Parts: sequence; structure tokens; C-alpha cells
Amino acid sequence: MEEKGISRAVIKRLPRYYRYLGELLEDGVERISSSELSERMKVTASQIRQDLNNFGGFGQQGYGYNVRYLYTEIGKILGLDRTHNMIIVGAGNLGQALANYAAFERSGFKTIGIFDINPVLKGVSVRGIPIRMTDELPEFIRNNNVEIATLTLPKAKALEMAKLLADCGVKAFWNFAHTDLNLAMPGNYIVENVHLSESLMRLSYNLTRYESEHKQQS
Amino acid sequence: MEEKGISRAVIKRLPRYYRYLGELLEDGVERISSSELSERMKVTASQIRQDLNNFGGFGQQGYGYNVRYLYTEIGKILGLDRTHNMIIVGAGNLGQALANYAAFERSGFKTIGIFDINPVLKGVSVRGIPIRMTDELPEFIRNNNVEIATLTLPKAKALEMAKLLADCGVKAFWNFAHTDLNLAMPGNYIVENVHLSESLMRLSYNLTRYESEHKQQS
DNA sequence: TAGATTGTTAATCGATTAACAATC
DNA sequence: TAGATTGTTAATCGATTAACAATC
Repeated sequence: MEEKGISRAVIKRLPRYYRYLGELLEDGVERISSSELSERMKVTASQIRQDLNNFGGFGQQGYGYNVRYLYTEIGKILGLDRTHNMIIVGAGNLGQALANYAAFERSGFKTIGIFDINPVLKGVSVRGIPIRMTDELPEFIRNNNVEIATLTLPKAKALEMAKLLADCGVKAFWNFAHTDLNLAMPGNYIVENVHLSESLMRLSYNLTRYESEHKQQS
Repeated sequence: MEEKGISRAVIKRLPRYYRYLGELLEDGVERISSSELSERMKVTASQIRQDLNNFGGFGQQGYGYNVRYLYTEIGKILGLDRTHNMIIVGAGNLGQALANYAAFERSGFKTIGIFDINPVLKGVSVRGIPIRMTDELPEFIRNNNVEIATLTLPKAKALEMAKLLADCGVKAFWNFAHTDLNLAMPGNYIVENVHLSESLMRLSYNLTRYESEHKQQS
């Protein structure tokens, strides 16, 4: 099961396969063929088979794929077969919303700390987790196995904070700040950017096109 | 300036150009060449020129691009030259966090209503906007020009709600529910999915690969 | 065995990069 | 004018789809 040189496009699709397989599992479906799955997901059966075969032969000729097995295997590939300790840096609205979102925990992403610079928030609890001051970060990371740092702080402070965290040994960043952290970080780190405003702009682009095509409006 | 058949890949990059140009503008940079911009953004100059030329010749040979002009033009393409009225359906943590996020408003996305089914939230205000009950939605949409509906509600209720909103005339959906709304909606609608859990899984995938490559850990 | 469906190779398509003539 | 840099065509690269032999 040597995985190397898997294309970004394939990786991007994996979580979606995982979601669909989870739903099939909930529905009690035991087996599924690539063509059945392709119909549900609106992708080609060819693509499904190509994608999965990057990681190994999970199917069986003449039968298809066992849903539970495939679900489990994709889960392993995605690293969902174990717990990842996460901290949230920036306890504003978005940071607190993410901390409150229990579904991540079910997938193994455990929020073990929330940090902010605002002294007003000191000691305030979110889902049982007290908000700590950012100056406590180095010690906290030393005493806890922090794998992922979620950055929900203003762009101006995000890079500096990421560098500090990197120095403390954090390897992975889930970045909500409006900046390309991956380009600015010296060294080898995992950065996943979530740029909500860019998502909204794409929506706006498509809406604008749509409206100019259907201008039967008043 | 006929725009048609612009590839999804190009559209995905547009907001990023817009962001970088905005920063250049803030820094007082007047003109920039594709090669200078390519260095900052870590893409090829060729790609920048190709991308921009999908929409028109914004540059000048021997000079480059005027930052302010290009910024404005891309803004127009993205539909940021006017206001878009938005409602948020689902006033949980994420819905409230998005409502509180003032930066969207600066880009022209104006939250004019927040809705939930939970009677406890009735009348609670978020950034001056009272949370209304979802049964008021049809009338609200009739009386207000609602272009975009942000869906921050559980997956189980998202599709039903989207259909109701569509019937009321809402054309665009910013969907945070864990479901592929675009595939499930009958008819022609604009759907932009934000699947945070899938983003986190991609992070986890990359982290897992990274750790298995650097297993000098205890 | 016959039928079904995978795994995989080959063909196609689309997106990115390179090159350069046009032109400011 | 000479130098710079675009706009655009051509070449390359990578990703998707089609086809089919392998095999359950």
C-alpha cells in the first residue's frame, strides 16, 4: 500500500467518497459497484476506479466494493483511524463556532485548547474548554501533543503566530486567515487554507453570470 | 468583454488575484508586471496572462498592469461592484459567526436577515440583526430582495430548506451543510459548497503522509 | 460456467507552460 | 528608437474518460 505521487485532484475527492460511503453504510448498503456509485455521485465510474486504485485494489471483479471495507480503508488513508489533537488560536466568533462544532470530534479531531490574546476572554469556557492566553501556548504545546493548530485570527497576526507555533513543534495548520500561509512559512509544514471570502466571491461570480444570462428581471 | 466558457480553474483563481492586487494597492504599488506578480503569488507569469486574457486585455505591452485598474476590473468580474443581499438560515454557532463577520459586508455582501427554527432564539440580535423564525421566510423574501441564502443548518434539513427558498425565488446558495446541494436541487441554481470537514480531512491526509515520511518520532 | 465488474492500459481532453510576434 | 512586457499561438503536461483483458 505504498502511496506516493497521488495527485492533488485525487486527494481532494477522497473525503467526498468517504462521505458517500458513510451514508451508504448508514442506509445498510453492503456492496456497491463503481457504476452505481458513479450515478449517485455524478462522476464517471472510470474515475472512481482510477482514484481508488491509487491506493490499492479494494474491489473484487464481478462483485464491486464492500461498503464497510472501503469506508474503513479510505478512513485509514485520510488518517481518521486515530485521534488528532487540535488547538484553536483566535477565540473570536469563528474560532468559538469551530470549537463548538462537535462533529469534528466524532471524526477524531479533538480540540484540547483554545487561545486568544484578549484578556476579557480569559477563563471563558467553550464546550468545557477554557480559553487561555496566547502567552501560555509554548508551555501548553510542550505538555500536550498538539498536532493541528486552527488559525482563526486576523490576517495581520496569523503568520507571526504560525511561525511561533511551528517553533514549538506544531506541524499542521488549518488556516482561516486571509493569507496564503503555505507560501509564507519557511520549512516544511502542512497548511490547509480555508478562504471563506474567496468562496463567497466565486458564488458572486456565478450569480453575476447567471443574472446577466437571465435578465428577464425588472 | 464577452465572458463565456471560462474554465472552473480560472474562476477559482480570480479571487486570489483580487486579494493580491488589493494588498498591492494598499502598499501603494501602481503598476505590476505578470512576472513580478507571478513571483509573489508563486504561479507562472504565463498563467496570469492567460487567465486575465480570458476577460480582456487589461495590460499594456512594455508597461505591465495598472494595479488599481486591474483590481477594479476583477472586482467587476466577480460582481463586487454592487451589493448582494444575503440571509443566513440556521443561527447556530457557525451561522452567528458568519453574521458577525463584518468583512463580508465590506465586499458588498450584506446580511439582511437571520433565521432559525429554535423559538429560544426568536428576537435575539446578532450584530443588530434580529433572528427570525423560519416560517417568516416566504414573506421576508417577498418583501426584500434576497439574492443569496447562506445555509448553516444540519444536513438533514438543508435540502428541504433550499427547495423552499428556491420556490420563493432565491437563486444562490452558500451551503455549509454536509451534503451536495448542487446535485440534489432540481433546476438551475448557483450553489457554492463549503465542506469544512472535508477540508480538515485533507489536512489530516497530508499530515498522515508527512508523519509517515518523517518517523523520527518517539 | 456465464455474467458481472474490477484493475489497468490506451486514447482523449483540457489545462498549464513555453515561446515569440505584436506593440507600447 | 530600443527595451520591456503583453497577448496569443503552439507545445507540453497531466488528468479524465474509454476500452477491454483479467478474474471473481
